[in-house]
Amino acid sequence: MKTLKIPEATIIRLSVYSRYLYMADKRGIVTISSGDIADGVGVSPAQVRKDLAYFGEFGTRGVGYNVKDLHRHILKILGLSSIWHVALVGLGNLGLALSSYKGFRERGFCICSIFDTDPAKVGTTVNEVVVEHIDRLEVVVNARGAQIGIIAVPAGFAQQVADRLIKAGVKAILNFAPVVLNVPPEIELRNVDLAVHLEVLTFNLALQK
Amino acid sequence: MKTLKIPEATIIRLSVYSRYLYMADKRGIVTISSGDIADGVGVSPAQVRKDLAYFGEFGTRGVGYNVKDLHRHILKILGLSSIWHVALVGLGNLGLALSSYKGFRERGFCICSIFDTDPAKVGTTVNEVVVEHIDRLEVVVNARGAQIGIIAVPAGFAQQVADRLIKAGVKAILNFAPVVLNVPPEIELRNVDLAVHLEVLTFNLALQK
DNA sequence: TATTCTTTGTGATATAATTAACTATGTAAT
DNA sequence: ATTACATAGTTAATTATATCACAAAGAATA
Repeated sequence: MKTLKIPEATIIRLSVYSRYLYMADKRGIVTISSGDIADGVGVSPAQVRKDLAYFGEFGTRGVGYNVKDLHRHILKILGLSSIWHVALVGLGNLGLALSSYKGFRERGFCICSIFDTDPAKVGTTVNEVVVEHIDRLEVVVNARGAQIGIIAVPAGFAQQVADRLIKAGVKAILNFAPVVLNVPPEIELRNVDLAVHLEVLTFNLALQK
Repeated sequence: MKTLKIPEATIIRLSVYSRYLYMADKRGIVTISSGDIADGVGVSPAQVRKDLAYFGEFGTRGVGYNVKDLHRHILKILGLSSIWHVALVGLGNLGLALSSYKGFRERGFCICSIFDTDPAKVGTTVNEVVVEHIDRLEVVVNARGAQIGIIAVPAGFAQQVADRLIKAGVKAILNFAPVVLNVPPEIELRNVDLAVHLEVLTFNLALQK
């Protein structure tokens, strides 16, 4: 696969395109143009073509793209042609929401390990997954070969959870705790800070006044 | 306030800086340099200074920034010097998680209206807020003057909820449904797609192989 | 007071990303 | 066959963003 630097914005858009293609396919659409996709997801047609051009030629000039084909290609690009095992740490309200989020399963993510410290939660079953005590994190994650960890614990515990996930062999972390984590460069890390999103909105609202 | 185009990345970073400053303040730190902030949040010192330069001069050369001062200034910039009223639509697992998310309250966001269609939920109290039926959305949102709406309903209902929120006078929307919403240009819209974040991770993991 | 040190603020530069324009290639109609 | 048309792929131009390097300004010291 080509490895010249791909903008992250491109990856995010590919993910959006793929969802749009999935819907188009379900509606029975066979062929689609860059303009159709662009309209559907709110970007320019040139942007769609440019994004795809990083990875190859998937269309036919004068015609467009085959929906199923392109969809399959994008899933492949995004690394979604196989199932990813995800370990979720922290079963608070957010953890619970994430564990039952259908969007993950639909896209090939299996949250197959869940950890918490609360004795009332450990041993219970959430979406067919038995909640483990966090003490067993290394053992379980390692044994199951989870590649991705989701951190949904309070900010104060996030770093130590990250350390333990990495020790257990996780290669990527999605962090929901509002704190900057320190991880080795080879570990993929993304932070989702829900308050930040609201603050971008309020900044723009404040500007308008 | 200056209105020359501010990069969104700058706003996001300001939000992160502000949290770091808040912590620094709590630890009793009085003065802080751009380098300190940079180390703390993982960007370059020049970036920190450039971000701040969009909005004025907040530091003292040779010294640094007063933590409390800078923090206050950033909150002001982000529009966080007053409380924002937020209406949450959809009380599934995600909605429930959002409604009880402490990070929002800490930053001055008050989720003071919650809507759902489920009769079992309507009338119950969640974090001291009585859940209303979605039929009353326009009336309640309008009466309470909520400025921000959070959409946490299934993708298929997101557009109609957005339309109704806008009709009720909401000026900004945070959308968690994995779908592209159509809103007038004057409405601020941000989409949070949880699966997209995981897919950026898997893309990078897939590259490494 | 002069000197040195530190760190901000900023103009210049470099890099990255997006948009626009163009070319190549296929389809369909005459 | 030829022509007109549509649309992908690509190169060039533009715009946006980040980095660098240094002058300006204050603090500390001699």
